[in-house]
Amino acid sequence: MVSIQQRRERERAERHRLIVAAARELAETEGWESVTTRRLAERVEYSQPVLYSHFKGKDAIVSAVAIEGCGDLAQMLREARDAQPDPVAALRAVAEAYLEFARARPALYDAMFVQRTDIPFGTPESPPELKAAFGAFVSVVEPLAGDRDLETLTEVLWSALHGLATLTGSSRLRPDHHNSRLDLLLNGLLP
Amino acid sequence: MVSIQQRRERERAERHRLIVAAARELAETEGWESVTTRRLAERVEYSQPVLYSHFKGKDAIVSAVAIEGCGDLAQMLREARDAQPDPVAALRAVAEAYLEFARARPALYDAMFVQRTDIPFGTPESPPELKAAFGAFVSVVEPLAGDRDLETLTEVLWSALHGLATLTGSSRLRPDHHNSRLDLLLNGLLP
DNA sequence: TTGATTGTCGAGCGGTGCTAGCCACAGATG
DNA sequence: CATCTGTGGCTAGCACCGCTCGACAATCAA
Repeated sequence: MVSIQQRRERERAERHRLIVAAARELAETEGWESVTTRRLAERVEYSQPVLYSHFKGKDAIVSAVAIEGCGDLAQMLREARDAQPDPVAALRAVAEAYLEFARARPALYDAMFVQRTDIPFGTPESPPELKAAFGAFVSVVEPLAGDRDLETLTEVLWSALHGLATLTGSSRLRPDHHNSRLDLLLNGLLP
Repeated sequence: MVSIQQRRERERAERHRLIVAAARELAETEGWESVTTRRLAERVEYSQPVLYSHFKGKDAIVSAVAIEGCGDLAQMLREARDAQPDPVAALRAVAEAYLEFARARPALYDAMFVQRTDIPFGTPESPPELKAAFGAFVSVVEPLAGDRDLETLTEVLWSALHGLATLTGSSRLRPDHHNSRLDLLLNGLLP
């Protein structure tokens, strides 16, 4: 019976999504330290070993959440960019959107860009969500790159924003002066 | 007997240092995931509860290592700075020294600037080692700040370097192009 | 109907950070 | 010198972690 097989695969894929969604929700509401395989299994109303029939381990679940988060980030960056016709304003809008994403969803951000991961970054094998997020940065840097290498300059912008995001999020920068820092950074990266 | 009290305090302080040194060495050679209270107790040849008579918990031990690391970093930055009379060359030397520190001692760097911590950053109550490290950055940024706010500009430089360091260390940037990224960043931050 | 396969689960392994409570020994007191 | 006392270290154990083994139930093929 092929249709039964199909139904099973459908149910399995649905459960897969359910696990990722539960992990993400738990992480976003209570932090990754509260995401244990036991609590996750309880949330999806299956036993622990079921998780391991879908994912190689807890890290793989975190990676799945991270990739999903990259898709969200890419969309937010694109929207910020498209709302600003002027290239300089678009750069600033995208930078602000990035920092706002990190501030509003710290757990998601952590899984994407802080925690140790085996997701391949910066290669052709990178997941499309990741390329989309980086591509949003590239597209907003491109009109302002001048004769500087586009991809490298984008990496610099991203790195600087990442530094601001993580150090701000961990209370290692003075809480005020947030906008001043962004001003100085963006002024420096303009041609 | 006062001298006996003194001897005890001396021995206690010595053991305190021993614990921090053991934690640091274990972290630097095998990573923080290998630093467990059991292994640490074994290294210093005491039982686990002794650790808790010196530190409130494992996090406090990590913090002690982090503060020690800040002292090391401050010294390296000062040496890099003082070897370059030209301000621009000094900035570059300090930036390179910082990135090299992060590359060569990833576990130490992690405890200092990545892991969650309750060390107060950017306030008058910050540990002197921390102020010294930040001060080294300030002193090298100062001749180049122009009319920009010195402390804010230093925070931007530090954040950008931190972003480069962590994203490079977690293989999220293309391994080549390291120097190009630093070139672009520093050119942008010059007046 | 029977045998094989698939999928799920309880239970448990070796680890974690941390702590309660016992016990030996040093110092004070008679 | 003998006894009491308090400090400080240790053994043992708690509750939890990620992960997996082996039994069991349900489904499918013959």
